[in-house]
Amino acid sequence: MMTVTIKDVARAAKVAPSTVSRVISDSPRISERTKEKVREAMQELGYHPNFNARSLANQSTKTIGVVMPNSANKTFQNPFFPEVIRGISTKAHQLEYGLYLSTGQSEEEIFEEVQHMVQGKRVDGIILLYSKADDQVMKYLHEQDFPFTVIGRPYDETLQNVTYVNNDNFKAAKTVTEYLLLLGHKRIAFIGGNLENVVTIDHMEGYHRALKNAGMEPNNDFIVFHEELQEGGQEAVIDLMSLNERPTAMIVADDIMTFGVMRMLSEMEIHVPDDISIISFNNVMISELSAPPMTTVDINIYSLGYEAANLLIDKILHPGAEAKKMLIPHKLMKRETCRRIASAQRAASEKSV
Amino acid sequence: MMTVTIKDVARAAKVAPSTVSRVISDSPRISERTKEKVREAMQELGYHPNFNARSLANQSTKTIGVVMPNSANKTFQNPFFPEVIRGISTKAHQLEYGLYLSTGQSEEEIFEEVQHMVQGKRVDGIILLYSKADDQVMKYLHEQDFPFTVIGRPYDETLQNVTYVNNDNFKAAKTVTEYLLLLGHKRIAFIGGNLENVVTIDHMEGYHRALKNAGMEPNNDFIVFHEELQEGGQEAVIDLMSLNERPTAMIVADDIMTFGVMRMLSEMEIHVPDDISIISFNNVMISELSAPPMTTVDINIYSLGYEAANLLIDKILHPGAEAKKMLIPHKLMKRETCRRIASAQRAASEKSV
DNA sequence: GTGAAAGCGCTAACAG
DNA sequence: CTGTTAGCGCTTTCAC
Repeated sequence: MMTVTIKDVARAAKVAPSTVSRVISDSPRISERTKEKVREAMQELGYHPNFNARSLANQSTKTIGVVMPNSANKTFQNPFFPEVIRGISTKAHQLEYGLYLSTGQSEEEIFEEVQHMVQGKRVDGIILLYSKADDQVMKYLHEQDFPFTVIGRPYDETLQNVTYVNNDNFKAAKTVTEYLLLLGHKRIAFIGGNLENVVTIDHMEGYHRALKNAGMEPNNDFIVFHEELQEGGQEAVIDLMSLNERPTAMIVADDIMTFGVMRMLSEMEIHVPDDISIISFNNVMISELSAPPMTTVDINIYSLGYEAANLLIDKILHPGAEAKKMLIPHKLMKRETCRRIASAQRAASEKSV
Repeated sequence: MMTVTIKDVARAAKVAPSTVSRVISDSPRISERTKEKVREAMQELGYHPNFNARSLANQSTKTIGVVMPNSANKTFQNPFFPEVIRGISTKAHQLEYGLYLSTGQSEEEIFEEVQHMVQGKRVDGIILLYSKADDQVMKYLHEQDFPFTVIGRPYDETLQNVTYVNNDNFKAAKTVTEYLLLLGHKRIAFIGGNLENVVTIDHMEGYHRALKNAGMEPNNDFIVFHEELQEGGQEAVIDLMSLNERPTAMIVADDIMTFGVMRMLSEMEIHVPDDISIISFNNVMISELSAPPMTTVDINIYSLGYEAANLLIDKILHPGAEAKKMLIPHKLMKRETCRRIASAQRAASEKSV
């Protein structure tokens, strides 16, 4: 398979290489006649532009780097990621960008990969699929003034001019807490993800705010954080159900974690929603398949990815432009894990005080 | 951020560019002294090799293309994929390869992307994350004699010399069927995935074989295929449970589908495993979180990815070598969705004959 | 409208 | 051991 270059096409079409190049980029300064001629030659010889040569001459790779979180963590297997990637990839494909995927088993590995991507000019821009406090990757990208967008939001206040796509996680958590309060729940537990993640912080603040607005003091016993998705959910339930006064409702950071929570609850023969209400976040594909199907907040994962790609490419094309911040709307998906607190249940939980 | 090139380094270290190049590749023909000198200069100037220039000069990109299945399909969100990718990425990282991710919303788009990857010399080799009958992508790669490996196996007999990593899906399905037979089940349904997928075919044949070995004729009413994961599982249950003689056990192609199956069963108040036994394939992360936790076949997804990358890179490095075929061992994970058929259950199902 | 030539940043053959 | 030189395949001034 001798590779056919622009020169071969030029020779076949009896024009100069530069002309062929112009035809490829569909320059208006070339006559229709020669365009035809050249295109025919390309067809016949089976010509395809060499990407690396192009990137080198152009100083542009037409590919965007996608940085996943630490793959050692089980979070990595969250169906959240295929879905964001689907969103990213749709937009990228429309604008003819490719995807370079970066994963790493540790913070250090991820950081190294990112450095290689930017220093080696492997990508034109980067999307961070996670956002956590004090992230050296984000800091680095920012210092280098390299185009990037983050899904979530920067935590550090000094990173003002960072483009990001996020949900209003504060509001979502607040609403969800209010919803449980309206259903008569007073003992509402909060099971958060890793406290380093900005989303966890935002969730917690929304939860706090709702309680305070209702004139209640957050009870620290009811607030637990867990890094690991399934195990975390299960451990959280053990802790919470060992309390003298058990919660009658729980807010869980992630649908997958909710599976763990429900699994443990069913082992303890605590029934959802009769004995306890649960409300979760994300609405990944399988979340409607829990037994019973979980009530959760749809955060529109696909759009997060799609818009992140959109904003990134915009930024690549207009390096001067100001940072954009975008909020994707969320939506409460009422299913079957929440119900008005029963008087018996209230009595039971109060008895144990 | 003026980009610093090999020439700058050469000037600073007072050597020729080629010497710098040799230092980068740690050539043994360079004295330790000049290596030191050059490395210092690189450090000071903050030099990082330009990837595209390297690829162009080298005719090698050090990146491998990963082709996902059709993203329009919900299968795309199966946690299977993050997990294979984790395997691939681990090996790739060890050997300093990068990952270029290709997704497409249709067969056509995928095919186009693959063509771009190979013709544009964007990657050194490709891993196909799916395997189906009459796949034009596989055919193309084979014709082009481009290095690739597939996860699963080629269906077409003419594609003899294709390197792949697979499970013994025939055997796994056979074993699983035998297991159910030993538990006393006679009416064993089979819920397969898309019949185009080679894995589905292999599963079905294993199932057939086990039944035949036991002197039983497969009943076509008990065999259904569904493309979509969750909906598929649910529809399959409806079909199966509408039969005059209901199955007492089901073999389900994929854990996610099993979630759909169990969800529908619970809606119908059919209890697992008391009323019906279920056994599934894959053992993705969340599969232990179903209620009750599902019995499934662990296919070692991570290893599939890891070995696929391994074999691919081997193939890239030794283009002449023969195709390798590798089987990853599987393992039955007994959990709580299978039980010996109860006499009452047998009576009930026989009554309905 | 089209061609000639220089150059993107790196590697590799050939000298010495 | 190290330098010189000629590309890798494409783009892009600058001429004409």
